[in-house]
Amino acid sequence: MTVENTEWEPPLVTVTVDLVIFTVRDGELQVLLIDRGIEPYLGYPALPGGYIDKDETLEDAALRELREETGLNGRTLHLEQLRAYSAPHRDPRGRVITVAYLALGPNLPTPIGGTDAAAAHWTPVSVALAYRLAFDHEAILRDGLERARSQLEHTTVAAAFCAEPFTIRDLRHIYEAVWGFELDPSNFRRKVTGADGFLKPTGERYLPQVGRPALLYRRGNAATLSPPLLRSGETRLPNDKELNEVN
Amino acid sequence: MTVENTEWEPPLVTVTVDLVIFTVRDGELQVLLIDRGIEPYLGYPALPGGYIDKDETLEDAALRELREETGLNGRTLHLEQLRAYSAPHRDPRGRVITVAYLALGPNLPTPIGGTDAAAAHWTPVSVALAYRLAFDHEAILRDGLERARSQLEHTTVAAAFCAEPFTIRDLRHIYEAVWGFELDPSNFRRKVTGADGFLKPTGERYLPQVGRPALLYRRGNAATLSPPLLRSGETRLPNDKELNEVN
DNA sequence: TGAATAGTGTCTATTAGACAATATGCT
DNA sequence: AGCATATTGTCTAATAGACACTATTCA
Repeated sequence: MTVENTEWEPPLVTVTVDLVIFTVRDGELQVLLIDRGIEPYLGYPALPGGYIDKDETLEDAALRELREETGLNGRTLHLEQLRAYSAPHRDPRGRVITVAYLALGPNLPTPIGGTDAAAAHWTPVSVALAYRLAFDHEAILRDGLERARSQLEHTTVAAAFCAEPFTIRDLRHIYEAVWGFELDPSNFRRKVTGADGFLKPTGERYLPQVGRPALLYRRGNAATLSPPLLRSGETRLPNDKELNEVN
Repeated sequence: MTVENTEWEPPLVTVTVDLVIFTVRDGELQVLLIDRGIEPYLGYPALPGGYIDKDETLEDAALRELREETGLNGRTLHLEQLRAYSAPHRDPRGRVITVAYLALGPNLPTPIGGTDAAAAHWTPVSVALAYRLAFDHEAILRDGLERARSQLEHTTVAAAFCAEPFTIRDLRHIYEAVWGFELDPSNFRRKVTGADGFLKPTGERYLPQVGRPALLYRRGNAATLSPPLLRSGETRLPNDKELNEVN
């Protein structure tokens, strides 16, 4: 700490949390956006978020905002910190640092509008990235997307997108939606059933309209995926990493 | 945003950056610690850090602290954001959120003491983790260590630990120090020379006191490592520490 | 020449990907 | 039966790890 002068006081800043909330609907990765009801960026689509309260952790703030914006409690969701964004003029009202969180959940209900959000709605990520988003939310969304894609390789979070119980086909559709390309069903099955603690078989089966019934699974206890499920071999999407604190 | 009342003002908080600065010295991963010169935690070892200024990004604050604590500019270092820590009472003086950064560099000089740091010194990570550190710095250090270990698998940051030019043996010693076990020299060579953009051969050679000269390399342009260099796979040779534990 | 370290080659068990074959429900 | 999908099996090329072998310097 660089305090020399006893009269010197460290600068005070406002801190917010912003949420990148993903779900898979209609075979597509979708993100929750709100239309801003106040200035600045009035009417622009934006990530949901809000100010941190006096005595809560950032994670508690994220859970609170999640509840306020979607009506869900975070226990059914995967929530992880993404990173902090701190460009001095990222908010025209003044110095606001935001910490972004990534939330992943299964088939979430149509969200309720937030208190100052004119509307909240699921939007395919491909569409959202074509919008002009408020603040630096496009960069946050891109970072969240890359994090989610990467997490699917090394952790079991893909199962967080699935309502239990689920079939291996359901799980594969998650990977395909997030990664943006198709996977071989039989090789996919071999890998996920071989990964220790990823899937817990229920005895039950899902009977589709047509075709052989599929075994149903629940989420296993493992958080990390070994061996990892790499997206390397297939269609490699252009990598937009290596953006340092860009602004 | 949950503003209901126009008179309501969002809470203001103090924001700091803390640095996990790693280097490899004497074949060991070491971290830069200071002895705190002021309360709270007077005399405790701690990670270097300080308050963010009014109009700088968190990254700029990290670079500034780095310069103040070590006398180095960040251009020779790898610097990346780790995460934010926000437990309400992590600092007894009041509400302070910190954003931790991970800095990796080659063979850094003995650091100069910071302005309010009584002393700054390189400490083997194994020793630092046995200390009682100030604030929540032990958790931050652990997170930084795990991040560094993971980054070595998927990125080319290991080369940031090496002063240029360097030999493949130098690079291997980095991996061994960070991961804590030894690697097979010939397989290691095959992987790193095969990874695209990791190493740029200079024509030059390093002539040791004894033994065949080694080719010298510089850092390549690639940031990510494909294929990754996984620490899980290899049947590792036990290092000295592990051998001692056995006997 | 021999010691020491750098760098190359090779053998084998494992694995990933492609895709064929079989199983199980439905109408 | 015939269709659709699930699940299992098989073939092959590529790879990782173990380790033998060769190369190059200095004393």
